Amino acid sequence: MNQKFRREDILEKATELFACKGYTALGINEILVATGMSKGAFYNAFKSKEQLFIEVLDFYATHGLNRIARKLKTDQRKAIKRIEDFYSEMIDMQLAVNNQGCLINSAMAEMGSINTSITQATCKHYNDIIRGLKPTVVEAQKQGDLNASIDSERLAELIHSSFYGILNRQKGLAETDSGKELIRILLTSLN
Amino acid sequence: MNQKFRREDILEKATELFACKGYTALGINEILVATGMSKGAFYNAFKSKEQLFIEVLDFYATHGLNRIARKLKTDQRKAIKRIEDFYSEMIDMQLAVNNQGCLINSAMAEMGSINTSITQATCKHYNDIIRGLKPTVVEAQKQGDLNASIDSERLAELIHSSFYGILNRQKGLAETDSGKELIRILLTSLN
DNA sequence: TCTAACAGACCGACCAGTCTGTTTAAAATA
DNA sequence: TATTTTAAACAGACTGGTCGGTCTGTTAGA
Repeated sequence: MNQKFRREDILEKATELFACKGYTALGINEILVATGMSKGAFYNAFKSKEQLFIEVLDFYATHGLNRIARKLKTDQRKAIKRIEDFYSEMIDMQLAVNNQGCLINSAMAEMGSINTSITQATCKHYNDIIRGLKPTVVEAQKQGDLNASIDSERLAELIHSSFYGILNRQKGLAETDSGKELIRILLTSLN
Repeated sequence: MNQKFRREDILEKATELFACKGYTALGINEILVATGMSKGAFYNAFKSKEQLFIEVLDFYATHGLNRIARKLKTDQRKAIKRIEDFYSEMIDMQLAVNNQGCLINSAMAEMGSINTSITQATCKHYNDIIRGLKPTVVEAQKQGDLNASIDSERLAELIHSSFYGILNRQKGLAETDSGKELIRILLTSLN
């Protein structure tokens, strides 16, 4: 029988919904309505809600990593400027729709002390993102714009987790400028 | 009729449970079992789950602010050292029980795009905490250990939201040392 | 003919919240 | 002071709805 639903489409819709409502608060039914699937179709394609979420995390992180690679790739701007622009854009993007924030950060916050499989998956993606960031951090260190005496990976970890903290803080505010300024202060201080 | 349950005790238990499981995943029933209350007693004391949670946030933030005042109050240590020690202790404390993390951060992450009343309450407490931090930041600026050219409140905001980000990151890890190191790097860079 | 893709009725468990009582201490009344 | 009234504090059965997941089919392509 021909497939009526593309897995990618389902994952995309589910990603949106999970990012907006979180894991627990989002019901399977809502996904079914949003995608037009039936229960039968859904559970034929996915083992469980948990397995879907883990796949969603993977989908989300893969796209995020692609975005990082694209936005941070070498061009005429200095490395530090590319990093700053990247995070500035991210703040706008992530809060644009419903103050959602980043799924990786939300998943860790919500599931970190409940579900070990989800926590492990989230952590793996977190590490991948940090590693994705690292080359540009190294470049900025070489250019003298980030402190070269700090281990590059630690620095990338610090920058990215601080960004998540700042992003989450912004959810309660109506604007995004203060978050961007905090990022700017952070990056200029880290030299 | 005499009260059988003290409101403070209920709030304390509920705080623990919410911190561990989050808002959505924690059922009223679990609170009833943990406290020994009946449904009748609970709904006589609290209007709803939402109202309880808002009260729990208040309870949690009040205790947190007291802790900040206590731990950061002037002593023989320099201000920057008090700040560092404070966050170092916080990382141990918050992750000691079940990798819970901080309720303010978790509440913002989980509810930030779902429930406006909860988001508003959380945001208010977030601001209070930043203001609680500010005097010590000012002191550290005067002592030349934090960059005096940055607005004190912004600096406090940056430090604290970065801390939340780092704390959340730690949930996926088995140890707490790397988090403490990130805090140390952050604080020494911010001079 | 076989089986993956689908449809949707159905399941028990649980959810937040209500409702009907009962207990009991304090306020009102005699 | 003795008695009655009132209402807050409680107990727990109950409600309607939702949850994740299963089951029994049907359809259609290999």
